[in-house]
Amino acid sequence: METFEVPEVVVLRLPLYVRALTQLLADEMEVVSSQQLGNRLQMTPAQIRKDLSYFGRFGKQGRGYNVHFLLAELRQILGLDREWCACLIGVGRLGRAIINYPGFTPQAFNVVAAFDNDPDQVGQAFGRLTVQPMSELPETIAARDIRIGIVAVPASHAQTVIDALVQNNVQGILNYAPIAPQVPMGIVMRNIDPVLSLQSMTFYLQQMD
Amino acid sequence: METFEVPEVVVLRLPLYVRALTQLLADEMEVVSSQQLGNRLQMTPAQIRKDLSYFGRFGKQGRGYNVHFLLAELRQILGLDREWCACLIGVGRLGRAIINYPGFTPQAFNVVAAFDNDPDQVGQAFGRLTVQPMSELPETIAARDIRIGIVAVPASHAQTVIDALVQNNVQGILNYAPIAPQVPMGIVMRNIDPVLSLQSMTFYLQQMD
DNA sequence: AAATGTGAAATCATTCACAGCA
DNA sequence: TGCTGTGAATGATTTCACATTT
Repeated sequence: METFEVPEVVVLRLPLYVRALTQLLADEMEVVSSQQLGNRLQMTPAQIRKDLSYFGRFGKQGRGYNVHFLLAELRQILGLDREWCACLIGVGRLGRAIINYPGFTPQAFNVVAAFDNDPDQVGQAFGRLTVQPMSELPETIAARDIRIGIVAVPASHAQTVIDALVQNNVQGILNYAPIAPQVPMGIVMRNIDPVLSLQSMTFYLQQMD
Repeated sequence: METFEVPEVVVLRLPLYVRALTQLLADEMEVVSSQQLGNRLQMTPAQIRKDLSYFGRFGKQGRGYNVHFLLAELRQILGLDREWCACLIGVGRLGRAIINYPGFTPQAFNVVAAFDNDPDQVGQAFGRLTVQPMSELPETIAARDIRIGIVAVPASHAQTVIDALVQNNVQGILNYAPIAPQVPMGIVMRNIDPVLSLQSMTFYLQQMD
């Protein structure tokens, strides 16, 4: 019943539970059933119970789950009870939007450094950060215990940047460039690509005609 | 062998093939095997062949797939051989980054209108667009044949905006707000949420300690 | 000789259904 | 009574393996 082999799909859903529970907590709801949670998230109660059962027994029969308790447990399971330092590569329009995105910090993620190869950008200040040249990547990653890299460079440069991050022991990469990155086993990749989302959407839209 | 019931996971992968083939075409490669494509995309050749087989027979035994031909077929299957008009709701930092994002237009998506409820924003010009008040949503959607809505408003307003889009016959929604949207059946939702991606990443990162 | 297309097999994920507990 | 936790059943997806074609 412990972390032996949790399916990845399950891990991908845990943050959804964290978010829903956070809202419920803000609404001062004390207890929630898998049924209620399922309504909010548009999923079946059975799936929620099964997912949670991979990690332990968090509920009370006949009653449901204590919101505060379950949230704390899930945050701990996901490692959200500590702060994760990330660096950003690429301070173009997208990169600057990421620096200023207010959603990371309250969620255990802290972008502590920004890099760019463009000499015009280096030295510029955005938010709390001053843009550093790529040559400072190794020392900064080591010094600030950076485990996550956020890639916001053009597609043509993305694989090179990803290679550099991997070389410097970054373990997780959030990639915004529209490429299919090649990384060694053990590196955790997440891709953000709105165009892919739209392109699969239209398959269904055209059937409505 | 025709569009009878194609699994959604398959549809979600087609855009990956489109992108890889587009690159191969740019590299002037004429023929590609499922093996080679699989290497690029880090997936098995069998999966690629099976996916494609839901839509027809595009390859030549002993040889592989003609890049140009397969790309054209896939683009047609996904409805990317036409232009799709979208509107943006919310022209804060994120919304402005979306307006200026150069990746949509070359891929059959055209953001033709931008809305915001903030009176200070209405009338402002961003790129080719002038921000309109939400009250103009219905007429603009109808007049410009907008089928897709892109939601870039704060979480607190997102469900209201989504409801308005649905009310006005938008069929697909690309949602950047960190919520679990409620939409009627038949509406195609895609969510972009980097925080969720990071929160599932850390589950694996903490195991490396 | 090489690679597709595809039934069949294997694996993986979801849902069911109910014993057990508050 | 109401809801959890979970094996068992079902359903979906991936992979295998090979006949077939160029």
